[in-house]
Amino acid sequence: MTMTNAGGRRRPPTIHDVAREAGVSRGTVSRVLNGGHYVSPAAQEAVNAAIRRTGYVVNRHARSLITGRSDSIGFLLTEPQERFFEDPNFNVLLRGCTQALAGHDIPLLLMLAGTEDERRRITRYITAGHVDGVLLVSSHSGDPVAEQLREAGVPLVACGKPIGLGSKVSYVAADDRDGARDMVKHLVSLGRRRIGMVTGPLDTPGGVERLAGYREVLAEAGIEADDRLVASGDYSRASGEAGAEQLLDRAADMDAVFVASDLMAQGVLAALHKAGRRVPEDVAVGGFDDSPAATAVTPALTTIRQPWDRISNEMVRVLLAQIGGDDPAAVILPTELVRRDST
Amino acid sequence: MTMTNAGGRRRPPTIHDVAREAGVSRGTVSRVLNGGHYVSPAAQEAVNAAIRRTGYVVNRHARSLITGRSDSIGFLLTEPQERFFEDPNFNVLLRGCTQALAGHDIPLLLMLAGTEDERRRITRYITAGHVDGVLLVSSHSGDPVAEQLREAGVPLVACGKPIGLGSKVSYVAADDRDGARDMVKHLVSLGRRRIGMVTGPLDTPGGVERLAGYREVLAEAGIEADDRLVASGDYSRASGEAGAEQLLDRAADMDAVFVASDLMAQGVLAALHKAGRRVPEDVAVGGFDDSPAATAVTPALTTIRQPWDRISNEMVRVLLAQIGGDDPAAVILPTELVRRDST
DNA sequence: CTGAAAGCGCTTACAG
DNA sequence: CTGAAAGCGCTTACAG
Repeated sequence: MTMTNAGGRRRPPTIHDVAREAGVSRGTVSRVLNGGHYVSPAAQEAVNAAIRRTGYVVNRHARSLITGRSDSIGFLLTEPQERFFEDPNFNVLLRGCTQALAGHDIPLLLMLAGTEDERRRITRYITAGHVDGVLLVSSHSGDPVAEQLREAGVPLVACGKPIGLGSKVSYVAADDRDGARDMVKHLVSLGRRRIGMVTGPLDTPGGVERLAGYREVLAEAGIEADDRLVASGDYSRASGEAGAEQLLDRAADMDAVFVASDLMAQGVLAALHKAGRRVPEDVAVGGFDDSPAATAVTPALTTIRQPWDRISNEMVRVLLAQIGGDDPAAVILPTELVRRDST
Repeated sequence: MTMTNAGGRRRPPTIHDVAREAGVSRGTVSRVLNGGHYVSPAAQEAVNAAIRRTGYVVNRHARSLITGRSDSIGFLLTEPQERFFEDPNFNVLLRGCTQALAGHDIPLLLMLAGTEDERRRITRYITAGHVDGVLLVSSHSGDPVAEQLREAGVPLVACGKPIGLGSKVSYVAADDRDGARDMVKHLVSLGRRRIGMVTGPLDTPGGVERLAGYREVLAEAGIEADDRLVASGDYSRASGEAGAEQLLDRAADMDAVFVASDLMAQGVLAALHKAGRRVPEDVAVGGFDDSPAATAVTPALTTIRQPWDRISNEMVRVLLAQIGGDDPAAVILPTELVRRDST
């Protein structure tokens, strides 16, 4: 029963139409819509039937205007976007969050804030209440946006621990150090002793923790640390390639390398190939993420699986809880070694 | 001058606060907000100053409630999502659209509708007016969603020509046939004669047109058609690998292969490598897209560049025009051959 | 050019 | 359990 006005354009049915159709007041319809408390079964049923007949869908703008909630969530990506978009992990995360939210019938707004200007604009938009909460993905975790949003009282959960904000901001992260430990232990168990590493950016917890895990295991195995075996990257493929070239140059006898992301590992493989090194015979290569990139290369990458599905689900769960009034919380998820052909 | 109520929570300033601060009526503030027509320069200035002082940001819910517009756009992805998320092209498109829209200060809602159920739910949501228009990305272009949205009068622009809807639905697409022609001509010019092809899905215009271009050029070059040299894929990496294995099996003398997407070409390269064929010495490989996948492999892929930045910009432009009342329009953009190491 | 007023579609105390 | 009424923050004819 879609309404049609003079112009021929459809006018969607309102709560008023439903009330008339059901023979009750608009208040009663609204009560049914909002959980059915204090409504008689008879009224309940009449309203539901009327909703079905009219094809009524709530007008969220009207609802939001009065409740002060927007019933939508922002997915905010700050800093270098190219890097994230290049990274298959990003996709998995974005998809996971969208789906988890769809389960609650909550639309997700995608927000990109690559420049200072955009960041200002979007922070304003968010603090004006246009979303109820924010899922934050940012590379440099010293990011001021997190702090600004927190100050403004916007519910927020970050992917990965935001540096400097302690536990004031919720976050969900994989156990980076433990994952790194597993990989390096695996490399050691293969008999490798000259194990290099290409790290992630060292101003991020992921970068720092994975390096720490690497160092710990070497020390435990009684293998002497050698700084020439450590190069630092920024998670991009190109930086992986550059890092491997550096390592090869400084330590030609390297027999294994732990790379802090699968994407960088792609670059490492390319560099190794150019240098005529066989993988895994001459150099074993271990990645991190278990992203689609891991199986897109030859040989397929042994790697540390980050539980992205769980990460996105937990991010959504924690955010919704916080919107509901809970205090911030941190969630650390375990990783898993996935053995393939590169080790 | 953010308001604070008894509870200590911030109450954002409203148009009322701005009016009081500027010493004008709320109507005048609204007029300034909406283009400044019929407002004296003095009032204009007073209002702008008041907005600055109060940090006022319009409440979009209130505005949408009365205008009937949502001032937001949906980016709708139907059908197999994994495929899109796996495909780097998707990223470029999504990012391009988000940015083009941000330029107009219009938020983008990401909508995934992989199942029949979700499609129903989202169609409802959209037709209820929660977005002003839809950017549609769908693989099987016989997709009923496009037809449903069109019938409901929702402004819509598809990425790629939707089959069966003629020019009733706006779309933006690269010139698939011409791009394919350029690649095959290139292969022929290299002296290759046993040129295979791995096609895209043949129920999509891209799949059909690229195959048509391939056949045309072979005919023009006087090379006899050989069905054993054609395998069909679905744009996924895996289908590229399977396709190449098939071709190798049926036509061992194949000396070149045109692959309808870079991602499938990754698979082709892997299959060729396994079979011990050198690229490009034994088999030249040409891709399509010029996605990040093209340079992520060794050897780097010769390919046909799809102008994704322009495609996303045009999609947004056409959609906004249509929301403004324009009729649907189709935009076809030229492609370009990018020569790298695989040919 | 400007103000006063109506109204967009909802939710939520407030009485009953 | 239910209806009548107020009000969320804005825009837009309508008079002036």
